[in-house]
Order: sequence, then structure tokens, then C-alpha cells
Amino acid sequence: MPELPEVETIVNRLRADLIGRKIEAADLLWERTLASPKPAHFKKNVIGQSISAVKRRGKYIVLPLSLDTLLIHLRMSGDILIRRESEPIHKHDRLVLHFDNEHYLAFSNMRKFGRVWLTPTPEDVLGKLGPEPLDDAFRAEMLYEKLQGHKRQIKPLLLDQHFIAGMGNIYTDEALHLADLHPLTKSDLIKEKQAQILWKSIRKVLREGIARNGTSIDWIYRGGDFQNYLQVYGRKNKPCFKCGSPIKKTTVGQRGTHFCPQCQKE
DNA sequence: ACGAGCGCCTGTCGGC
DNA sequence: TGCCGACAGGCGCTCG
Repeated sequence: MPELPEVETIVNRLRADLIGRKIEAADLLWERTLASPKPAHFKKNVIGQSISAVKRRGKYIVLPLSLDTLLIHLRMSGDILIRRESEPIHKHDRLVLHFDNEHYLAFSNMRKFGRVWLTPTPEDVLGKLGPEPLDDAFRAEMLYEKLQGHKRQIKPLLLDQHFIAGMGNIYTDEALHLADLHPLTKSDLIKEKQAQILWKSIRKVLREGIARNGTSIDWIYRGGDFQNYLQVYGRKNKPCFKCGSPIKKTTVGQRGTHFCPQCQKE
């Protein structure tokens, strides 16, 4: 499910509910949810710690605790719910953290791809991530230089979290369409001017996604309405809003890929 | 270094 | 109605 705008929305909604909460108990309902440490160590260490902040890095939810840091990656089908203790857990809940205020956090994860880390050194997990695309430090010239450093298809490169952190399948298709770039364009062939347009496009689609509270397709992620503003994703055979040509769907890097064959020439 | 293929999972949808 | 494959907001691994 979630890409940068969805994770940002989730984090902003969770903040008020989580800051200052002390974790009093933990139920691990699907063992492989834990990337590290082992379940026994996790329970022993996490209980008693309080949440001091709620942040995001790329697609990771970052919860600094009293001693360690809790990292949550939602992958394809994850969500975080806060419920009253009087409400029962749900079918797809994989990890539950009980707080000191009659509420609990449920990590819901239908497809079981999501992962949780409890670590004193979060940089071990986050350190390899590329730059935050919405940070001031992420400059158009930097993107151009990085593109020159690879000879890769632009779409899989943008999806590579070591290159840029936070782009997923929807926002990548949208950004490439906005920038008039074919998804198979080799990164080193992108000119400085095109790189600048791509930089603007990436930031524009991410910012608009956040402003619309993310993209809600099916019912995995609720509450956003950016799905009503998508230009190419999910619009196979529908007319391009720029030129009227039917949007094409192909596969690039094993991912469904939507683009306008007229606006986005290879 | 790059790209393809596959595994990890559950659920939904379309075709027959 | 039922079965069966394709597909889904992600990512890590192997192989050539």
C-alpha cells in the first residue's frame, strides 16, 4: 500500500495519540512481523518504554522510545490503528502494543509483508536510504548528478529506496507522466533540463498526495482522495488528460506501469 | 552494475 | 456456482 504520502499522513494522524504513551504489554500475533530482535527479547525490551516522537523516514514509521527506536515498515498492506481496549483485535492484526491509557496500537498487515524493528541503532536499518525528496537538501542538481551516476531504466531507479527514499509505484508513474519521461528512459541520457523537470514533478506529486491525505484504492488504506487526481495510474485505455491518447499499461521491473505513449516518448 | 525472475502472503476479480 | 490464474501502494535475494 503506502508510499511516502500515505506514511506521512498516517504519522501525522498518529502523533497526538502516541506521544508520551508508555508501552505496558505487547502481543506478537505473527512471529515473522519482527525483523529484529527475537520475540522474547522484543517483549522484554519494549515493555516499559515510552514513545517520545513520531516521525517518518522514507516509507518507515520511526518511533523513538525511551531507550531504543521502534521502526515499522507497512510494505504492501500494512496499517496502524489505535483502538480502545474494549474493542476486539481484528483478523489481520499482527502486532499489538498496549498503552497506559486504555488504548492499544494494532499493526494490521493482511499480506504479512510488513516488518518491525526494535533497535538501539536505527541507522543500521535507515542508513542506506537515499535522500528525502521533500527535504530542502534534495536539490535538482543533486538529482541530475545521481542520474548520471547510473545507466538504469528511470522507473526502477526511482523505485530504488537507496536512490531516493519514499517513491512507490503510483507516485513514480505519476511523476514520470508529469515530466514527460518514458519509464524505460536510461537515467544517464536524461539532460539537466529534464532532470530539473523530473525533480519538480516528483516533489509536486508527493506534495499533492500529502495534501490529499494519500491515495485510497480498495479499502487497504482509507481516508485519502488523491485517487481522484491520478493522471495515469489505474487509467489504462482512458484518454490522457494532456493529449487524449489512450493510457498504456505495461510491465517494467516486474511492476505494472502506466504511461502515455504520446507524451512520454522513449 | 544492471535487469529479470522469484519468493514472501492474502484477498479480489475476471474469464471460462 | 466454482475453479484457476492474474494481479495488488514492497522489497530482498539469486543468477546471468
